Amino acid sequence: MKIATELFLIKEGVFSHSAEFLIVMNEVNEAIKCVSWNEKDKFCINPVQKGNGVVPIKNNFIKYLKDKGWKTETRMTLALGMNPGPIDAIKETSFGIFAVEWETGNISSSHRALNKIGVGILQKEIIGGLLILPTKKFSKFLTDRVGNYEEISPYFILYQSINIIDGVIGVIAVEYDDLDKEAPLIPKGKDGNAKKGMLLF
Amino acid sequence: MKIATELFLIKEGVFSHSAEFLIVMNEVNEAIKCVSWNEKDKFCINPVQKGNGVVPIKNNFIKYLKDKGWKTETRMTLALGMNPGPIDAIKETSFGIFAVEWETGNISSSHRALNKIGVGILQKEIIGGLLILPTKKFSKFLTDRVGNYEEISPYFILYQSINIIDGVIGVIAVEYDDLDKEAPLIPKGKDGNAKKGMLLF
DNA sequence: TATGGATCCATA
DNA sequence: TATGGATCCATA
Repeated sequence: MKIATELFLIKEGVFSHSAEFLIVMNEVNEAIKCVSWNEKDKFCINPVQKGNGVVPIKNNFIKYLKDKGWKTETRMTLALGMNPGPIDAIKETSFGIFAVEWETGNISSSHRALNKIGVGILQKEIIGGLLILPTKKFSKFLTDRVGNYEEISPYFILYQSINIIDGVIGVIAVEYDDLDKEAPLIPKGKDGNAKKGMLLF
Repeated sequence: MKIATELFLIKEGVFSHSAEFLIVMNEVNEAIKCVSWNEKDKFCINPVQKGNGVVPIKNNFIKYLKDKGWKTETRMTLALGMNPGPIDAIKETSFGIFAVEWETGNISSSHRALNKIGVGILQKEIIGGLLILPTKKFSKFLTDRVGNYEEISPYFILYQSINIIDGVIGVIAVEYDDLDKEAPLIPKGKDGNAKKGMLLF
């Protein structure tokens, strides 16, 4: 898979200028590159509107980071009063924990994911975090209403207005490498209103 | 329906000290009081876990505010790059527009609702906003995973950390007045429970 | 019980 | 096409 955009909403303090930060970003970049579908090293999607599910997409990404020593699916609490919830991948740096969320849920979940990273930094539970989500162009071929970069971007100003002097919040938009009408559709689960769709048969 | 908690995350500037602000809050309080189910002036819910739908709940609330001169379901843009989306109710004050969202969607939607109010104030599109949502105790009897006050509250610090010197962000937790095992379940979706039964075949 | 997610809906 | 839902799922 390829990276369409990479933007830092906040990039302040010693960690953001460290070699460790560069390594973190490099590992994330490589992990994204190895996300594939229907071909060995490329993500080729069948361009059916709302036709592809999202569950298996991030598998290779997670596996790559795990091999690099990241902890995956760790349950942690990023704010007082919050019960622990799973985070896709975290890396322990000497400046603190860095968290990465590959978001394939509803667009509103992307708001929660960014909020969580913001709160985690404010509370000093993490030193930074990244949200990875599809471009709008990519998301059109996925489950309806999954998060996409263009739709969340008008809210970036909110995070840029938070008083954080030591931390990193980044957003990465990812996209398929190629279209392929012969590629199998990514299977869908039966969550949410999926059953209603099944009524058509 | 009754108010369980009322909290202001931000309450700064001239509007927050004005008589108009008091009127706005008073109208919202009265509007909440007239939300009922199964009795004329009380909200009596059948205490079945995840048993009640949410769609009709806010009807009386919206109607009350409409009668008081508020505009309802107005589509507005609260940030650059955002397409207009409907807002439950807005009141035009001499300090700017005040927006109210009665949130009955997924908890992650509550994050978006607060984010939207925050961005709207930062961009000077509105002077303030309120998020109204059920207490956890109430939400247990509603559709699974609807927003609830307790679950969003750990994120409040995020909004309190934004640099806003003129604006209001408030959150109100609402709750049923009484339990009533004879009360009809609030229908889900358009066809209520009938559709759910049909799915079994 | 609690959290994060995945899926399709209603409507302008 | 775009936005804000409404609903049920998977798993610790």
